[in-house]
Amino acid sequence: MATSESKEIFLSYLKKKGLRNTSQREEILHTFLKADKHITVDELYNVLKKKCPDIGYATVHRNIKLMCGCGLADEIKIGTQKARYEQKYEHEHHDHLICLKCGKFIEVKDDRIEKLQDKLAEANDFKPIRHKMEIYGLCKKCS
Amino acid sequence: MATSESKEIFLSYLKKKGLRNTSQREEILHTFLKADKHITVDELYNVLKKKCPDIGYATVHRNIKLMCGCGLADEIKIGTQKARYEQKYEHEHHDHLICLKCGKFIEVKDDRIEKLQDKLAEANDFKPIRHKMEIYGLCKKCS
DNA sequence: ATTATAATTGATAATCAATATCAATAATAT
DNA sequence: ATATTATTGATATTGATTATCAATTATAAT
Ligand SMILES: [Mn+2]
Ligand SMILES: [Mn+2]
Ligand SMILES: [Zn+2]
Ligand SMILES: [Zn+2]
Repeated sequence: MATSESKEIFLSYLKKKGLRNTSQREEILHTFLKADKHITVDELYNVLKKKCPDIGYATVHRNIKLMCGCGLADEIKIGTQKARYEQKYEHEHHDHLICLKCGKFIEVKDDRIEKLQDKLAEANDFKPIRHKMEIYGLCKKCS
Repeated sequence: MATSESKEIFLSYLKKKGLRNTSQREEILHTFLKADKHITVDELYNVLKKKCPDIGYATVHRNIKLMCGCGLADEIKIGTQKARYEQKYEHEHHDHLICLKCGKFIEVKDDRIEKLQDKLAEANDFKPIRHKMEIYGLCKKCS
């Protein structure tokens, strides 16, 4: 975990965009980096509240989006559920197996699938930029 | 297109569930079956309005869900966009390439990918039920 | 150091799709 | 026919997300 590198990336992104650093931003990034994977804004907000009781919900929301903007975070939207966020920096691309019963996320990656996806796009004169692959079912404990 | 078979499936599903058939239900199903692919409730509602000016938005919404329930329709949710629905009966499973510029949906299927998905799940002691694979990028016209 | 500027914050309001509510209506069973 | 119960259509509510805005704070200019 390259916490300090992530912070550098964030700061240089702010500078590049003419944005300012604030104590809230530092706290949000710091807390996000050591939080659980696939966290919601709510959950992150509640953790942050302990250290920074005055922090606002909207501020957390705004800044997690900013972290997505600079490639440190990635948003995961499943149906109509609230968005979840995971670290992206130095975390290789992966897809998810999602348990329909307990909600568990299992991270997976299959290079053969990734390669076939590219071929599939190419065969349709389509230029792929990103993709989402989610397999829903039952995890070992739930089946 | 097996319109009459779809209607039979719908009617028997209603009966099985102790639900009643209505003129609205017949119209909604009929209109859905000949409508464009990947249609939203809004769009379907606006088409229906022409023939049935008194039909309610909630009724269309409720009944498209019912059609999903009996396997005639399938819901597609992309990010925060409003849900889209497509025919499922006698329409083989497929995935989508989605153009980020014009919104075009290209339907694709790769049996090798499907097989690898099953293996991926199995390797993780996961029992797959359904999956979603969407590749976002630029279609030929937009790139 | 003071002042001017412009971005940020936190509280709250607005948005918007989806869903719930409910009185009136329509379909089915008795 | 009458009773029963599901359905409809209008509208209200929900819930996540985004927008608004006055107060505050960070940065630049003086
Ligand atoms: Mn993940
Ligand atoms: Mn399709
Ligand atoms: Zn599970
Ligand atoms: Zn396009």
